[in-house]
Amino acid sequence: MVNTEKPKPVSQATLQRLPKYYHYMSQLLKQGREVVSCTKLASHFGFDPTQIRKDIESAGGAGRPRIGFDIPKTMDDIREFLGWNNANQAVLVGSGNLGSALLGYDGFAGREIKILAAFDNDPEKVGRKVHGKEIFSMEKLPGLIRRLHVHIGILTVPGSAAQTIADEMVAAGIRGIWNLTPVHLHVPENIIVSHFDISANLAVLCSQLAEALRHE
Amino acid sequence: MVNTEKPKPVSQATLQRLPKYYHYMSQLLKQGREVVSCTKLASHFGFDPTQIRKDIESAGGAGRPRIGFDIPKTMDDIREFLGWNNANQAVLVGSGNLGSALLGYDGFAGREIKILAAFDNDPEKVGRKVHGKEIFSMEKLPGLIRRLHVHIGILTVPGSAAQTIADEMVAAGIRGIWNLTPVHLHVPENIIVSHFDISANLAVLCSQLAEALRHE
DNA sequence: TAGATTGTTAATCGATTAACAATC
DNA sequence: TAGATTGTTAATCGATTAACAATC
Repeated sequence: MVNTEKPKPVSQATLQRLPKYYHYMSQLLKQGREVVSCTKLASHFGFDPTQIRKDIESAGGAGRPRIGFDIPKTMDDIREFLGWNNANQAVLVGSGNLGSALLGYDGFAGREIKILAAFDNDPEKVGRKVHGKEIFSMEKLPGLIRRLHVHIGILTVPGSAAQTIADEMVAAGIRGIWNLTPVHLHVPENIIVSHFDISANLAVLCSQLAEALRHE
Repeated sequence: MVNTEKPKPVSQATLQRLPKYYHYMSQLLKQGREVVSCTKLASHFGFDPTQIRKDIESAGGAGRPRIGFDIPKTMDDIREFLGWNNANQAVLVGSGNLGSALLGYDGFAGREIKILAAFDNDPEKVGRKVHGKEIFSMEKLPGLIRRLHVHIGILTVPGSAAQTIADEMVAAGIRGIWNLTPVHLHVPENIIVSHFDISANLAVLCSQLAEALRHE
């Protein structure tokens, strides 16, 4: 019988918390712990225990009353739920400072993406290797995306080029864009964009800080 | 008479949207536009017009019925509200890939922070310059923070060192930490932490993408 | 068994959206 | 003036938190 359960939608907030649990559990595992309770997770993160239970439940995890959550089991559930098992292949466009940093980044908590190749329109950079990955010219982008069925495009070009390159990615078959530019992208409905917005993040820090400093 | 108005709290969501409006307005300004309506902003971002009006209002901005919002005026209001006028001075610890990229990053929408110096505990790196900024040894961190009254610390060290370095920053007088590691930091109550969490951001992209691919 | 912890339903809270009056 | 757009109050929606029963 086919599974006809409606996949209850999971909020973005939950999706963003799950990798945190995963990372902390991997630390606990290294310390030799096999099991963890929501109480402990909650006090570590300053979250509500019920929230954590619901988050893990929506990722398909389950605990045992009186015992807690089995760490390796729950990590597997999160990996599976977040799609980290079928490592998402990605291409990166724009091998400037930020792009190069990502090519060498090893902090991905669960190896959630694999960057296959990088592209740049600067002839100076084309052909060079950055952190072991070759930089190709932009003309090769559509072919490679199609040939290897790459689904994710990482956008680390200057803001002025962002929309144009995003359009090229979409035309070549990219289905999800990780946008690290300050530009808001316009894409067709069926394309997913996640905006990793440096200014947005700093705005929270700076204004909360200003608020705190004002009160002393 | 002293201003006794309670500063109504502004949600994180609003704080994160304001820089987006700012950036888009700066683009419109370059195109020669002086005024913009919420309707236009809303259709650009796919947000609700009322939400944008409320956001701008909480930043101290105001529009004129029938006309819209004056772009330079509103940009000033946002700059002022987010504390971008008194450029926040910052130090960066950890001059690996990500740290080096930030030292050379010029995409800060409103020059919201100014990185004064970078630190690293690798003797190989100390003394070298990255994007025009000298790398100092960790021993110099507390002195420099105190002498220059730096309030913001940027954390780009490996996860295993994150908590230790954060503690050192706090001890030296840092009041806000921009955390780019995958680790959840424990800090005293009066310290602000903003976690720029790569895995959290990717989790949203990957799982929405997986969901979309499943339905075809 | 007793009690810690999960699982689940209900209540609260806050953010978003809708409705409409004010105004240039 | 008429009508587009702001400003503001009320309604809705969804996420978080609280309460409590189930269970190992």
